[in-house]
Amino acid sequence: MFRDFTLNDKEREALNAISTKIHKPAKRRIYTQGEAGRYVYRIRSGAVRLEHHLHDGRNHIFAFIWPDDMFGTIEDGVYPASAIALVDTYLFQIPYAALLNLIEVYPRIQTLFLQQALNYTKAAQRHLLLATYPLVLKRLAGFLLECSKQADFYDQHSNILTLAMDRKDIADYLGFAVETTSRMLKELEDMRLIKRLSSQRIVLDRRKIMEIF
Amino acid sequence: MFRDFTLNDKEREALNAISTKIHKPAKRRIYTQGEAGRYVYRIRSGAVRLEHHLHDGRNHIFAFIWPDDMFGTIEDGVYPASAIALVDTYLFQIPYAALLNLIEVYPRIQTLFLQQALNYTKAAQRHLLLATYPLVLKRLAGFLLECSKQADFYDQHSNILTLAMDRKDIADYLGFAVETTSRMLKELEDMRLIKRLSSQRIVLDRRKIMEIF
DNA sequence: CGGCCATTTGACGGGAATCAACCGCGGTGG
DNA sequence: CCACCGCGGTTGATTCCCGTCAAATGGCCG
Repeated sequence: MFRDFTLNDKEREALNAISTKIHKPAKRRIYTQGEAGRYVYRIRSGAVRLEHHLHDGRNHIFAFIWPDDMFGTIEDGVYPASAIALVDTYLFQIPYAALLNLIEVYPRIQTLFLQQALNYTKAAQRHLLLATYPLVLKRLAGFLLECSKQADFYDQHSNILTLAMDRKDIADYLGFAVETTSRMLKELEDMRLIKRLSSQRIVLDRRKIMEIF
Repeated sequence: MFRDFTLNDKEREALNAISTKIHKPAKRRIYTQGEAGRYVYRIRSGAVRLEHHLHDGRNHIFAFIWPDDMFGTIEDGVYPASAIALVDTYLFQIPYAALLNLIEVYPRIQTLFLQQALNYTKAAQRHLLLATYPLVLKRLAGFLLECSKQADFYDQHSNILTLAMDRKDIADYLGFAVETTSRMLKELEDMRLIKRLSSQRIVLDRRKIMEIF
């Protein structure tokens, strides 16, 4: 439900009026877990990772955020996770206070957030599915397929996927060790399902990958 | 945000007017994955599991649903998961069609769903955290702590936890084999962190469990 | 060229899956 | 009343996947 919802011109304009366009270079922190949360963000271009630092030293990546997606949920007034730009990223920064006022005037804007929340929930379920797949090879295969859905990072014609994240990020997202990322990429390459052009640029054979997934 | 939201009397009444009280005995299916989704549910008492059947034969449990929680999200008109009562369960059944009409009249009811979506996402994140914990023992320890938050199933005084789900359900939720559930329960008992009264009734030493978690 | 960092590769050990068998309990029917 | 069965839970033996530790390689920038 609420799948086909879009804002009208007036609503969009009002939302733009309270938004600021900001820019973050690659690897730059946007906010930190535990910090007071004053803004919600929407990606114009680039990519972001949401990570949560655990007491046992592990770093848990909850989600990768892509263009048009929003992030910046707060819990008890603070951000429960850190947000870090993966690549050169352009954002809309929207102050919560102004947003809540705006929703009073244009209640339909809230639907936008409901939509985002539902999308995010779906993404969380797919993530859970991936991260608990018994074989690590299949986790990675599924991950590559997920990434190839992002038009900005996958070229349909050449089948070249540009990874916005490094090996450690992938490992933290899928729940295994950095070394395993390398090993499994090698195995996929040995199986002729992918071809590594460089560490970040990979040619995919989506059909073959789907077969083993 | 939206944490402190509650319906007023009029809204609650209107919602009740379109709801039907229904009952499902233990192990009874409420709906099946792939089925056309016409209702959303809210648990009055009991417990429900949401599971997704995978093509490789595994059964993936996305969530356990407790009293006051809602479930029944649809994707493309159908339920993406099956819902099954774990124990004798009483529910509110709310038709989607009537609900969408009601939101037109009382837009604030939508906030209830936004709230639910955000809660669900939080739960999904905790689930992910649990299910990817490197040591199986800690996964189970964390799971028992989660369960002990449900007042209907955990007695604060006697510290007795009543498990609504069986060993297989726990295994499917935490991402390991049935046998592992048994083995780890035994290990927790050997460590004097729990005591099994029967297969479903367990005395917890929450303090000690938190220490190892 | 040299240093740093990300990535890759190798060797080894451990933890959990798998494949079995066994146990305990409730239900059923002779 | 008890033997039999079925099902959920437990335990044991073996295998293997992946984490860990260690070292080598490669790319990038000063």
